[in-house]
Amino acid sequence: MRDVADDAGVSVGTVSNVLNRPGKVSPDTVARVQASIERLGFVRNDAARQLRAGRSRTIGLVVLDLRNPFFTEVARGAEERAGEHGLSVLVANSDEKQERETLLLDLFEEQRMFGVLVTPVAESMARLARMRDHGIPTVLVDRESHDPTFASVAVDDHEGGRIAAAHLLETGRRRIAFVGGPVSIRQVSDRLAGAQSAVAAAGGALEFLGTDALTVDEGRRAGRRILERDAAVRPDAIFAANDLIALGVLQSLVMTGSVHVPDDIALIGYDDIDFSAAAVIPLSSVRQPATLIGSTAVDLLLELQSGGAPSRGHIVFRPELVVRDSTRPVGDTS
Amino acid sequence: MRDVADDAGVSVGTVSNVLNRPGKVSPDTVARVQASIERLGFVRNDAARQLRAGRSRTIGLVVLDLRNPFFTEVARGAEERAGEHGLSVLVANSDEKQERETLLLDLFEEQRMFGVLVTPVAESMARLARMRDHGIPTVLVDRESHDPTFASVAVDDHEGGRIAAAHLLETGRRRIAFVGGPVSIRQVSDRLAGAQSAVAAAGGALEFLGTDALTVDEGRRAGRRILERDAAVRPDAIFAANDLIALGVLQSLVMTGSVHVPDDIALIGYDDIDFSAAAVIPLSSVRQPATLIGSTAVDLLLELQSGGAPSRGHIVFRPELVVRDSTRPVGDTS
DNA sequence: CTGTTAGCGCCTTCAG
DNA sequence: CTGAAGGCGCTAACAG
Repeated sequence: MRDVADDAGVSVGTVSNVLNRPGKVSPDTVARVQASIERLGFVRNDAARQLRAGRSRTIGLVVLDLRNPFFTEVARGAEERAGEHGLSVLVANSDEKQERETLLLDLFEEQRMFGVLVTPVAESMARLARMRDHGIPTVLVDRESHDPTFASVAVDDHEGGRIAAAHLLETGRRRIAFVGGPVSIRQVSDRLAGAQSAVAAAGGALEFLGTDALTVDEGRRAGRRILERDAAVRPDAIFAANDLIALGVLQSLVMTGSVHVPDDIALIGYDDIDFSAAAVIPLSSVRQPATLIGSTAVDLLLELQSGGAPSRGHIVFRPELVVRDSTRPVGDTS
Repeated sequence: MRDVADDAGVSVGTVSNVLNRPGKVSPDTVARVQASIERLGFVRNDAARQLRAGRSRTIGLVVLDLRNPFFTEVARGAEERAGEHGLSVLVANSDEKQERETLLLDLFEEQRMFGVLVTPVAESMARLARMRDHGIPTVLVDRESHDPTFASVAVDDHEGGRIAAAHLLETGRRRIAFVGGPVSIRQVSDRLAGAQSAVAAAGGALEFLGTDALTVDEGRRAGRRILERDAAVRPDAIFAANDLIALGVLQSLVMTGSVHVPDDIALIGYDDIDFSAAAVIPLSSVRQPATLIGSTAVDLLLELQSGGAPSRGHIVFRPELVVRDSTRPVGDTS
């Protein structure tokens, strides 16, 4: 900045003004300074800037899995809304690991981010409370906060699980299995609980098939495990914790050719990602308004930032059932 | 930090030492200081830290489209390798827009990132050169650098386009269309050129159907445009610039029921994302080693960082043809 | 082993 | 409208 000032024949204060309040400097001084900036290739040092300002213009977003299109849609929604306010969004991936999440939250806190959006792995409330108490606005994403002091935007996963299972029951399935995990992830346990409540209400029972992560690959593995069983003891319907799992299961089942979806086994996923409609057997799913979740989370952040408590601290969207071929009623060949 | 020092009854220098070189401080002082840090909930201010150090421990990654699983795989590869070296990766989305890319590069440069990995939208070489000249190691990702002074890790897109088109020709197709765009994206123009060279060598011609972006949605739109044509003047094979486009086209074609893939129209994509194998008609594609690209890019960054020129500045991987049902030869019902 | 201190680069008064 | 100066929080020297 000193160099620019010298080059333009002005003082550093003036350069700073040109950068931050061009209106307060005479037009031709502005021009001269900008020419120098250009010529010297000067780039403001954000670290120093932040050090002074105390806060950055960047929002940090921590997601469970960057490979899950649901989260990239959330990111998109956040990016768009943030962009409207001159803020940038940087996305980081906790990979469903508490340890990585802590690392990233530390990073964001050390960087004194403008705000942080997190889909927490599990019980990180204490960690998050500290962040918030240090003055970094924090919004929980895709996670209902039971702590009233936390802002959150979520979808009712219990309800989503319930409608998925209810749908399978309505189409005549009785031996329903839930595939997904780990249950330490709230989304998983809520969807499972919702499904259980629906199945229990119908007097049935739900089988639980755990996975180590919510990935296509884990889904394939789970599918293979089901195929190893005797046909008589296989489920006649599967509710997968998300579409990635569902698509993996579907790949396994279809690849053998011996199992027909939906006649032998019906399948429903969760999230309704773009790819589900294009699957071998178009996949039924439970849709969540992903982009809206992202943009709403940024809205909450801005409210937290610029005032005290947001007007509506806990936003909960309703999930929506999307029926496709993978859950066609048995015998229905339409 | 002052507060922590006072609380622990030591000086700020000692606190700094505890944080950065615990070995140089007596064990019980360390313990005392850490207790104070804990109690006061102290979090180091990274802005100040960087200001002093001149550089951060974070790698910035700018991708063209976060919704494209290819890029999230690249991100994963980068994250993993970076993690091994105590570095974090923050991902940002240029959305194929020059303007957003510039904004993000400015952000990363202002933040004096440890290094930056970019898949440039188009001709941003000047912008990137400045970044590099300012001492921020920069690696081009998924983009061959013709400028020898730039490190890059890429896949030979021309070759990929060639083998895709050659494959379609081998299976007996003659009226081949390329769907994708904008051509200002190097990946697109290279794949197109490669395909053209193969088609030309066979004495044919390639039809070009442009799209505004490489998304599932644009693919659907392109598919609809093809359906509007008289069946006689439709292509008998489509090479899509990437799998997202391909899956979109596939959805359009299949939804009507009037067109059969691959008999009426064969279809091949690019990237071989996880979802392609699970498509209605399992999709043929050209595979790129996405994770490897990401980790290799970080390797190059580390070499640039810690020495002058990397041993192998321009790494080019070879793409690989993956054949599935969507390009089965006409009449082959196996 | 611990304490003191000089900046890192920028922004914002404040007096000219 | 300009110029000088203080300080944001931290680290690395250096002195004790």
